[in-house]
Amino acid sequence: MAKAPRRRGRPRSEKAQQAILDAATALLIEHGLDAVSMDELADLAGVSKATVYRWWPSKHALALDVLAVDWGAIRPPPRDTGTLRGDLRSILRPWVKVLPSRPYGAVIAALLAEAHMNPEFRALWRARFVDERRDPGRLALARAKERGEIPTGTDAELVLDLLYGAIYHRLLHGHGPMNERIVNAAIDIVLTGIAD
Amino acid sequence: MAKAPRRRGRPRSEKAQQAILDAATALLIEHGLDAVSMDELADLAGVSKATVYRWWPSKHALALDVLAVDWGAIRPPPRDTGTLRGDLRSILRPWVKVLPSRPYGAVIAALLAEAHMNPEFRALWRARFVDERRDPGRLALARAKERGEIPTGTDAELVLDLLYGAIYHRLLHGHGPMNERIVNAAIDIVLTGIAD
Amino acid sequence: MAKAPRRRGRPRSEKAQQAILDAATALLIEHGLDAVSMDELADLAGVSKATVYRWWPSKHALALDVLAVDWGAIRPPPRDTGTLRGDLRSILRPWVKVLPSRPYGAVIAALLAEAHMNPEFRALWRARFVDERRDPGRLALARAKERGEIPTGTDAELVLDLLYGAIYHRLLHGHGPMNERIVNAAIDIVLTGIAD
Amino acid sequence: MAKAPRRRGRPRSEKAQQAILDAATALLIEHGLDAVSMDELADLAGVSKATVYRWWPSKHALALDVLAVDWGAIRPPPRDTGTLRGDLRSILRPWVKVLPSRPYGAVIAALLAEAHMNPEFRALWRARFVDERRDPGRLALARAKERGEIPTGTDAELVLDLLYGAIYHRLLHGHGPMNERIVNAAIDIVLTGIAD
DNA sequence: CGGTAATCGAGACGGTACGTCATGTCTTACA
DNA sequence: TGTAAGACATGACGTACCGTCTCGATTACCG
Repeated sequence: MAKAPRRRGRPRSEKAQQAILDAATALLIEHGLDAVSMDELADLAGVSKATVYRWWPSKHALALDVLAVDWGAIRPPPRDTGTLRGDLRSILRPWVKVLPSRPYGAVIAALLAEAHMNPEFRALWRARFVDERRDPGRLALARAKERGEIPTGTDAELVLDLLYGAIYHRLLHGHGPMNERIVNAAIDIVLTGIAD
Repeated sequence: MAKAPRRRGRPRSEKAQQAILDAATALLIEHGLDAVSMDELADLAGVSKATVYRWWPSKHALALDVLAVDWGAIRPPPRDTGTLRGDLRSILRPWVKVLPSRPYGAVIAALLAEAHMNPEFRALWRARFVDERRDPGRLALARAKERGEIPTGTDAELVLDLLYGAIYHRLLHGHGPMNERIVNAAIDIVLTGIAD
Repeated sequence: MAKAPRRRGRPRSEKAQQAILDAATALLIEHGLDAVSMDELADLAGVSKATVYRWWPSKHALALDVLAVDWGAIRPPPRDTGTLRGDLRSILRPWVKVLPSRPYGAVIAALLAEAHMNPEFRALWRARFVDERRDPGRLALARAKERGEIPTGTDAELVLDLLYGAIYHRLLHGHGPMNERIVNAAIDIVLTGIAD
Repeated sequence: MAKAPRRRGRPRSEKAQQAILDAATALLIEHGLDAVSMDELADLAGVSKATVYRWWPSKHALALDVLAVDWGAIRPPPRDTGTLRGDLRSILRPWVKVLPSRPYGAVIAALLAEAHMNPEFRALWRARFVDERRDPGRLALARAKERGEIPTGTDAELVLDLLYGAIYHRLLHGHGPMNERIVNAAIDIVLTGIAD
């Protein structure tokens, strides 16, 4: 792999970047996106605001990184279990084990709002968050079709929306808990519903 | 019914209330919640900011009213069609006919974020928005159980989360369209999935 | 004495007027003009704001009345004592006995500021406050000229400005006390200064 | 003299400070203190309101600076002329030459009102305005006593109140003009009055 | 090993919205 | 008609945040 063509001048401080991410994570978890100011964040990170903005173009982009990093860390990468039911469980169960302990509902809602308003951020959001979560599901469904486990004509996107949508719905509206039992029941209903 | 005991003092201006709601509706549709300032809103309504704040404690509460009024207006109240499939269609199809033409995704996302941060607003949100939409679905499922159309043990809340969640998911993430065909397909999958 | 030609409708409440003046006096003494709001004042007087504005066109006009009434009450009307020194003392000494106990400096300063900005109020201020205080002094000086006590060419207005100005100066700037001894000394200096 | 130890961070913009003072001077002269809004002022100065409040705690403090700077600029510093009459003239005549052309009466009245209400501002006012003007007069009187020109027992403060008070009186109440002739006459009366 | 250049901290800056408050007017029901 | 109650338009207030900027100080490389 080619070495990065080392630019001149003082190199960026990896330590600063990490401090910013740590501070952002802590503050976002505790207060949510809107209640966190960039001044406060820079203070907590022991960093100047200019340094934050040198690395991230906006508060939203930073929050998205926090989300992606944190989520990425919790995910035991989905396995090919041989059955669609097993694959879906291996995808969804890690989420519901972690999500309740991290109040990211508020952050996700705020980023969704921003994605609706800001086309540039929307592209980032789709790529870094939506597709990142959806692709394993798409893969599992494709494999199931290949195996003849589900009809070839099944609308994979709809199946994902039913399952992911239910989880996001409870996460965002908070009207009920989300746990393994519920995830399993949801998977059962949907798989039964799409069987021949 | 007893006549309202007419309070003393100048009565509140219904015209002003309506002007505020109208202006808020127009601005929310056009710009989204965060991009609407209260000054701008009051200006457009031909009303003073103090008057807005006299009747709504915050921009969020006002937006919630806008949403409730607008959504309430579009709804041909769900009918008892005799079958669960018919009932669910009569509930969900009006939504998907109207939602795409009103970019409320951004507004709902912003209100969700606020509901996560602000306990008072959360209570309001649950009562005025979440339950208001869910209750017809709960009723339809209860009737279906009485008729023996679905097993008594069916988890009604989960069924609603699967259906509503799918719709909200597409509305909020915007990764795919939501239309009658999709709603019908979703209903079919879920009803098949919960049949004996 | 002819009875006032009783107008139709509910007669004005003299009690209300007095309550307003009393409340205004109390609040002005305690807080000064700018720190008193008309809502607060009406509340304390047990009166509606509309009633206040029916009798006084503005807060400043009301404050001017308070000042005039209060000042008028304290004044034993200046007597013709036979000498200019005696006349001036009988005019000025009542002021310095009462002024220190009533912190009207702030009120007078605020009204002066308003008089500078508002021509209508300026006329009121000149008539009700400035001339009301100056006229007795003018009279005393005119009598002294008639008696040959001071030269006919004496600039009476300047003499008054020296004496009144000194008192107002200490009242407004608060850099030193004002008492009978000082008033007497001031009168002595000025009378010596204008003697032949 | 030690070099100022250059603080870290972006240095304050002297240009902005000057623009604020210039704008404040212009607006105060044109409209008076109460009729000038901080928004308007910041706009005219081409500066944000936050910057104004960063350096001046209130509109009053800013107006005091304007007054001090403007007054300081007009003053040919009082000279030691050898006689008390000459000294007092050299102090007072510059004022009356400039004051009529600058409608600071309203501003001074407003600041007086504030000084009566606000202890912190009162201290500022005394130091920056009252004593600043009085000290040259005190000095002149002290010199005159040393020279034996006036009795040692003369109450210097009262003398200053008679002279300064007369000028402020006309400036504030506006019932008569103030010019060199009047100032000279006032000085003559008082000096005659305090002679042995 | 000294010059060059990008980064860092600190924090001031322009801009913009916030939610509150006070003034003086207006609109009702009641006296 | 006068009054209490209180809603109303207007407009300033002082605060907070965003994202940009300008400093001196720091830290690498490159010549």
